[in-house]
Amino acid sequence: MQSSANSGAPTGSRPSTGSRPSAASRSAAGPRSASKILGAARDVLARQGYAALTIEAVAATAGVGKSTIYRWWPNKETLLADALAEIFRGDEIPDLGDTRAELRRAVDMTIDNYANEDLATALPALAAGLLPNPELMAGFREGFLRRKRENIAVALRRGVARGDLPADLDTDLVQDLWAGTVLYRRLMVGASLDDNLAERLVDLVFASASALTVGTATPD
Amino acid sequence: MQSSANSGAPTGSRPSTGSRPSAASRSAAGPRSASKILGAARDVLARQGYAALTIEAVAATAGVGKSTIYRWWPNKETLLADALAEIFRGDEIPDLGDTRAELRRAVDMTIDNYANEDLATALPALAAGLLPNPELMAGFREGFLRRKRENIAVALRRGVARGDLPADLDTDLVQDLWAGTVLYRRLMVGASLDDNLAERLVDLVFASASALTVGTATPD
DNA sequence: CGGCAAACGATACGCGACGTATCGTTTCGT
DNA sequence: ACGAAACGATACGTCGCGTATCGTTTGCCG
Repeated sequence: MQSSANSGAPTGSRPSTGSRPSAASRSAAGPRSASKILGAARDVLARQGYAALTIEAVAATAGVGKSTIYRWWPNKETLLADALAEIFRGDEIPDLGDTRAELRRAVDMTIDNYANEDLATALPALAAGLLPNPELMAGFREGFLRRKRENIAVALRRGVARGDLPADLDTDLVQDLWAGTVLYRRLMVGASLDDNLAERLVDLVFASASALTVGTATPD
Repeated sequence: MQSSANSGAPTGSRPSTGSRPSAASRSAAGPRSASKILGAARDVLARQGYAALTIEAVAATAGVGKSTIYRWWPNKETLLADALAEIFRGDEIPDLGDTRAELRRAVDMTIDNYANEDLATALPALAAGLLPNPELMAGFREGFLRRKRENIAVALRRGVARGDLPADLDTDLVQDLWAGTVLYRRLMVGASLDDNLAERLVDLVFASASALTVGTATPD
C-alpha cells in the first residue's frame, strides 16, 4: 500500500508543519495525533458508515479532544479528504510488459476502490461538499487525484511507447472515461462493477483510438 | 420541457394521491401545495445554492409551514429528489434523420444539466445521501433516471435501425459512459464540459462499436 | 535538570437544521 | 352548512458543527 506512505501532517489549508521545512531549525510545532485521528476516521467509516462519520465520533474513537482535530483541520471536509486520500488506492502500475494487462490492473484498482459502499458514498459526498469552495477543492484535487492519475498515465504512456496505443492518446480523457463510468454506475445506476465491465472499459481504449486523442475531434 | 410534465404528487414513499389514480373518482385527499413547494425548492437552489437548500428555507420561500412539507415528503432527500427530477432535463430526442446529430443532442443535454454548479453539486450529494437507503434509492432511480435514459435509448435504437450503430449495442453502457464522464469531469476533475468533449463522446460510440455491445467482451 | 512553549483533553457554548408534535384555521367537496 | 382533509404557526428535543476557555501533559533546548 504505497499510496498511504504519508501518514504525516494534515493538508487542511493551515500548513503549520509542512510549510516551512527549512526555516526554523527545529521544533516549529506539529500534530502528534494526526495518524491516530486519520486512523479513527477510517475506523468509523468502516464500522459505522458514512452517515456516522462526524467529527465528534472521530474524536471519541481516537480518544482525542475535538479541539485537537479542529486545531489541524479547519473543517470536516478537509479531515475527510485526508482520510480518503489514505484509503483509496492509486498505486503505481508495475511494468508487466503487456499493455492490456496493465490497463486492466488500472481499471481493477478503480473498481476496487468503489467496491465498499461507504467509500462509494463518501467520495461523491465529499466532492460535492468541496465544490462550492474552489480553494479546498483545488487542495483536494492535488492531494487526492493527482498522484493516482499520474500513476495510471505512466502505464498508458508505456502502452504508447510499445506502439499498442496511439501516440497522441489523451490520457486524461481515458481516465475520466474509466473512473466516470465506474462512479456513475455505482452511484447513480446501481449496476454491478464486475470483470465484464472492466474488460470492456479496457477494450474501449484499444478499439477507439481515433476518438481518444488529444487533437480536436473533428478536424475540418 | 416535457420532462417536468408531472407537477403533481410527491414520490416520498407515502404515495397518497398518486398511488390510486383510478379508484377514487376525484378528491381522495392530496397536497394542494406540492407545486408551490417544489417551485420554492428550485428557487432556493438557483438563488442561494445547494448549501442553503434546507427544508426551513424552502418552507419560508414557499410561504408554507414546515409541517406541510413533512406531511408529504418523509425527509429532505425525497423532497430534493422530486425537485431535481423536475429540473434536470431528459427530453425525448426527436428523429432528425441523422444519427450523429441525435447523439450529439443527447450528450449536449447531459452537459447542459451539469452546466449549473448547483445542479452539479446537488445531484451527487443527493445520490450519496440516498445510497444507504435502498428503498429510497430505488424510488429515485425510477423517478429520476428511468425516463431520461429510455428517451436516449430510443435515439440509440434508431441509430441501430439505420445501420449506423451495431445491432447489439449496449445502450446502457453507452449512457453510463457519457453521463459518467461528464459527471466525473465536472465533480472530480473540474475540467471543462465543452463542444470538443461532446463531439469526442459521440465519436467514441461510433469508433468503438466492438467494445460497446451487449455480448461478453472477450469471447474465447 | 529545569523551564517553557506547543500540543493536548475536557468541557461548555451558540447556532442552525432536522424531524416531531400540537393546535387552531382555512379550504373544499358533498 | 357540515365535516374531513390540508394547512400555517409555533414550540420542542436532538444532534452536529465550529469556537472558546482552561488546566494538563509532552518533549525539546538550554
